[in-house]
Amino acid sequence: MARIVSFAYMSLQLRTIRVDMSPSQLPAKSKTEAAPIAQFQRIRSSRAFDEIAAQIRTELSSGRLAVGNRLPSERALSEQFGVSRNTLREALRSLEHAGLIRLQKGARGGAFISQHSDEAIATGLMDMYHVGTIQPAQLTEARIWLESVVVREACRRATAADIDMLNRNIDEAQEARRRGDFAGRAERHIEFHRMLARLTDNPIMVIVMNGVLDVLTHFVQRIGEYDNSFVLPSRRRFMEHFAAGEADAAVAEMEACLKRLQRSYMSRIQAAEGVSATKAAPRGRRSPPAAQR
Amino acid sequence: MARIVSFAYMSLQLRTIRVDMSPSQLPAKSKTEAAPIAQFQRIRSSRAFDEIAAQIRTELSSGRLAVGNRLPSERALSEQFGVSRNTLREALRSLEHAGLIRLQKGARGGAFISQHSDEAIATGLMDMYHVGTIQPAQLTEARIWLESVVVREACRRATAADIDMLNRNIDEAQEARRRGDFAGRAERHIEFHRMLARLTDNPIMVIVMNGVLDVLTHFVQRIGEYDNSFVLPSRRRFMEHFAAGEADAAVAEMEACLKRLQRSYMSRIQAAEGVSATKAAPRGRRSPPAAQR
DNA sequence: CCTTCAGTTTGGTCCTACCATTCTACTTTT
DNA sequence: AAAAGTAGAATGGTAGGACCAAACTGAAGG
Repeated sequence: MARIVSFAYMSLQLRTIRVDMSPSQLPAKSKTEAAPIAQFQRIRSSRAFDEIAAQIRTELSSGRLAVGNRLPSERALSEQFGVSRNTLREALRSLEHAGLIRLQKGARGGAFISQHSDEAIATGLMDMYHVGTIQPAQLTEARIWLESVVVREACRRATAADIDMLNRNIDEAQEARRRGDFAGRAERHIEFHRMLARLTDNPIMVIVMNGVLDVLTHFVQRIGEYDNSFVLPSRRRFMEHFAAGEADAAVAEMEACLKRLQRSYMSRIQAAEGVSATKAAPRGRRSPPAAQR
Repeated sequence: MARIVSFAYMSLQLRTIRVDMSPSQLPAKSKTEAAPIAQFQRIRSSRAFDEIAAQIRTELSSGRLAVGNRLPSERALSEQFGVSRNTLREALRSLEHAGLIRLQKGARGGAFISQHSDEAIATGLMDMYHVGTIQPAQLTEARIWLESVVVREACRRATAADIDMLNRNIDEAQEARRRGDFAGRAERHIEFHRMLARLTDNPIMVIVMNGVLDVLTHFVQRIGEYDNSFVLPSRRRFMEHFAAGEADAAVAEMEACLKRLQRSYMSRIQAAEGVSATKAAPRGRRSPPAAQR
C-alpha cells in the first residue's frame, strides 16, 4: 500500500562496445571507401571502460538518465555493453569517483545516479595541494580573492534569517572558545565561510569555496594551532557592516582578517617546516605546469 | 654510457590490505581491551580499493612518491597489497581519473605519477552542468565574478610581454573574424580569458577558470552562434586600461562586455530551448542540494 | 502483529588465462 | 660493421568464471 518506489529502474538502450582488435576484421569491409574524410574524430583511450563511462555520461546529459535513477545491475550492464563484468566495474569506478553514481549493495542495490559531484572537485584540489601544484601561499591568496567575491554577493542577497544564522554561528564559536574547545571553534569558523558561500546561491562558488576550505583545513591542521583571538571581534564588526548592507566595508573587514591570518600561517610554516615547506616550490614564475592549455 | 634513466623506480613499503571479513578473527584478539576510546576513526568504504588509493595518496603527499616516479607493475603491486590484480586495478582507475597517475602500456610501462590533476576538476564542473546542478545563469554569473578577480590581479602582475601576448591574441581574433573563421575567433576569445587567468600566477584560479570556460564553451556550442561584434572593440578598450594599470576601469569594461554576452545567452536559451532549458531548474532558493556540508 | 530465518539479488573480491602494446636483445642481412 | 628484422619479455587491458558479505524479500513461526 504505502510502498514508495523511490528509484525508478531505467532500462537503457546502450550500444555494445566492440573492441575486438583483430586487425583482420577492419579492412575486410570495403576497399573502395577510402575517401578523404575531412575531420577525423580523435580516437582516445581505445579503452573499453572509457567508452562505457562516456556513453553513460551521454545518457545522463541527454536527460535519459536523471538523478535518482537506478542503472541495471553490473551483470546486466556488462551483458548489454558486451564486455566483461570486470571491465564494466572499472567504468563504474570512474563514474563513482566523479560523483556521478553511488554504488549500493544488497538486493535492491545497484548504481544510482547521484546529485553531488561536489566531492570530486574537492579531492581534486586536495590532490593538487598534496602533489605540490598548489602552494600554501597560493591557497590563502586565492581564498582571499574568492572570499571577497562571496562576501559581496552574499551581502547583496542575505535575508534577516541568514544574518541570524551567521550571528548564531559566531555565538557558538565564542561559546566553544570560552570552554577551550579549540577544534569546535575552528570548525565554526570554517563553517562561517561555507555559510557565506552558500548565500551566493551559486553552486560553483559553493563548490570551489568548499574545496578551498577543505584544503585549507588540512593545511591548518598540519601547521598546528595558531593565535586567532582577533577573529571573533573581526567577525562582529564584519556582521555590523554585513547586516547594514555595506558590502565594501564588510569585504574590507573580512579581507583584513584573512590577511592577518595569512601572515600568521606563512610565518608559521617557514618556522616550523624548514626544508619540507619548499618541497616542490621552485618553478617558473608564470604559467604553472598545471595550466598548459 | 648516455643512458638516461628518466624515471626512477620506486620500491614502496606498502601495508598489506587485509580485508578478510571472517568475523571469527576480529574478536579473537583480546576481550579485555574494550576501553572507551574517545574518538573513533570513521570507517568509510570498507572497500579494499579505496584503502589502496588512500595509501598511495598518503605516500604521495608525504613526498615518498614524487612526480615522474613509476609505481611497481600491477602484478607486483597487487602482491604487495595482498589483493587481487582486479581490485588493484580499480584503485588505479580511481587515481587515474583523479589525474594523479598516468597508465602506460608496454615493457617499460606502468603507472607514473603525473602532475596535472587539472582535468578532474574540469570534468567535475562539466558533470555538474550536465546533471543540472549548475544552471546556465549561474555559470555565467560565477564567470563574471571570477573574471573580475582575475582581471584585477592580472592587471597588477602583467609585464610588457604579457600585454603584447594579449594584444596579439586580439589581433588574431580580429584576423579570424575578418576571414569568416568563427570557430577560430571564438577559440581566441576563450583563450584570452585563459591567458588572463594564467597571469594571476595562481593555479587555483587557473584551474577553476579553465573548468568554467570549458563548461561555458560547451554551453555556447549548444545554443549556437551569437552576435558578438561588440566584443573586439571592448577588448581594445579593455587593453588600454589594462596596459595603463587602471584595474578598476579594466574590470568595469570586461564586466560590461560579459554582462552583455550573458544577456545574449539568456535570451537565446529561452527562445531556442523552451522545455529542455528548465530541465532541472526548480529547486529551493537557497542552499542547493550540492551544498550540504 | 511482530519476530525470525531462509532465499535472492547485488556489489566486492579473487583467480586464471589470454591479447595487444611496447621495449629489449639477439639474429640476420646488406 | 652497420642496418634491418625478429623473437622474447614485461605490462596494461580484457575475459569469464567463482565465491563472499551485505541488504532486501517474503514466508514461517511466535
